[in-house]
Amino acid sequence: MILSQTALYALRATLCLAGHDTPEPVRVEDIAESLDVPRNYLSKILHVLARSGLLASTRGPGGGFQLARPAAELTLADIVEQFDEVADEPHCLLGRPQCSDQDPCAAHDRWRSVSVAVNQFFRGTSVADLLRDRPLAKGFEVAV
Amino acid sequence: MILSQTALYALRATLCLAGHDTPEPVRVEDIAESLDVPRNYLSKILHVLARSGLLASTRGPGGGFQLARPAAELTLADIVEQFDEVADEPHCLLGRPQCSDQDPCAAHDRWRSVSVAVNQFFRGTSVADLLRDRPLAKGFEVAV
DNA sequence: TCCAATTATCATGATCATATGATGATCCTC
DNA sequence: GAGGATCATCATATGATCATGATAATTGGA
Repeated sequence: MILSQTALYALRATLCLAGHDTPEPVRVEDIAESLDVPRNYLSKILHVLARSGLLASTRGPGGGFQLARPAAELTLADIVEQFDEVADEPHCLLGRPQCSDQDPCAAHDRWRSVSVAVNQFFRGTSVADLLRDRPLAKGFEVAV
Repeated sequence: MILSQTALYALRATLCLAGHDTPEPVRVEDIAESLDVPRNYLSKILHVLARSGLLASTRGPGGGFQLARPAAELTLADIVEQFDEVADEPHCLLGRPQCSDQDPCAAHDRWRSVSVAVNQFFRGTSVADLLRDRPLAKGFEVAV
């Protein structure tokens, strides 16, 4: 519910990168091991994030992945959006395409506030916000 | 996001049944046409709901599906739960199995309130609540 | 009793999410 | 410029979800 496995991996990996304070890139291998996520699968996920400019990748010895911008300017939505949909307008719970405030479905008002809360969480929370709350939660250390 | 196609069909069909005020059963055929949902697929979905006692089914001429109890005693969670997970305890956004208030992950506090809101929506909203808000929203009439 | 209506169930297929393993491309160091 | 390290990409596999079509089982009514 809420997030796909893939988006979850992306989020955890990004958080892992952000929590890694040294300026060098981190290898896929290390992140994968640290998060217990399939290595090649993670590689593809990180590649997507790099291609859209959220991460920077470097090849060759000493290479790996880094944040491409400060963690404070990276929202959870930025990450998740690459894999799952983070709707701007709440989607109709009942799937009515024409659903709107003017032409609402049975669930409209009640669902709207919930939906907005979810949206605001992803759009309004930055990676830095999470790190600030709890710098390095157990289970997210990078193996060095 | 949020609901699977199957759970959505189930919810819409149930709402459709609840909005149908005559006491006779409604045929799968009619619901399927009314909601524009594959007929045999819907049949299987309704069968699941009937098997778990949420709907009543009758075979043969004049048969079809009905609510098995008053719409006020049927929550959205009752329906959705048959197909998707409606977690009682908010799941850790980052997938940490040991996540708890005592041993929280980086996203814990922020995610918790969002997660609880979603949960309360499904558990706290009955089919009757939706009908009361807006008796028969366009697009959910049963074709008679 | 037989027929038609209707749900129940089975066999199968399409598509997508989630992986796995192998190979290619690039880059640093020597 | 050679070799190894590392990301990039491709081919393939697996299971779940979503769906279709055919057939069986049940039931009410002529």
